[in-house]
Amino acid sequence: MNKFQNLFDDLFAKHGSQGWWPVTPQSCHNDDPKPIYGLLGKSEKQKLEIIFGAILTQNTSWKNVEKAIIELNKRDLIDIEKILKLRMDELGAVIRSSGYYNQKAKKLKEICTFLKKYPIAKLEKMDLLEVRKLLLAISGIGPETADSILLYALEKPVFVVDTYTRRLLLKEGWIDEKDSYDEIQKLFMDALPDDPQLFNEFHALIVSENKH
DNA sequence: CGCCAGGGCCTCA
DNA sequence: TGAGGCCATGGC
Repeated sequence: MNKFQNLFDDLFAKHGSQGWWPVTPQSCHNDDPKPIYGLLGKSEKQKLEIIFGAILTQNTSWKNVEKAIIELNKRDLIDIEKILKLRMDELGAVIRSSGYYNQKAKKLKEICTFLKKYPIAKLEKMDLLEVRKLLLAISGIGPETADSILLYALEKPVFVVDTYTRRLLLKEGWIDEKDSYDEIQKLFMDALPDDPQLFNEFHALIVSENKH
């Protein structure tokens, strides 16, 4: 039992199962009537909503992102073609609450263009590192956003490192300020089995821990 | 009122 | 490659 396993067990005992990524009830209407949380049985639309959410939550509180996602759902815009057809200023207005809306409107269009070429179903069958490289080549998608998409939408076994992860490991004294994203990610992935469900819960628990 | 959220890009050494 | 500026809303 290593210290990362112990950390997970402690957080799990404290906060319980988190069932991430949070998906809005609206996105469940189209393909599946029941609300679904956690790893299994997500619809295409829910996966797309997760991808949009991963971009919208960049340096932004989830509360503000949730409003934007609800607005997108109201207008039936969890849809690749509709996003691409929408004018930039219109899309910006819809996602306004998530902040940086001009940049994020552009990013949503970028990812939709990408998903036309590489549909989600196709990405799911591809190699993890291959997809990661493709995502990182998209302007507006950095390591955390790419890994969030890989883990929560595509269900690939990667560990997501965010500011909360850094803060917690810094507090534990396991990392240094200067340690890179990839170095921190490697610590987790070397210490833990390649289990998407475990990485999913672990990251969600770290966020929960930091909010309390 | 100021601070800062589940980042990432660009610029300039 | 690394530090600093920039993007922007809403909750507290």
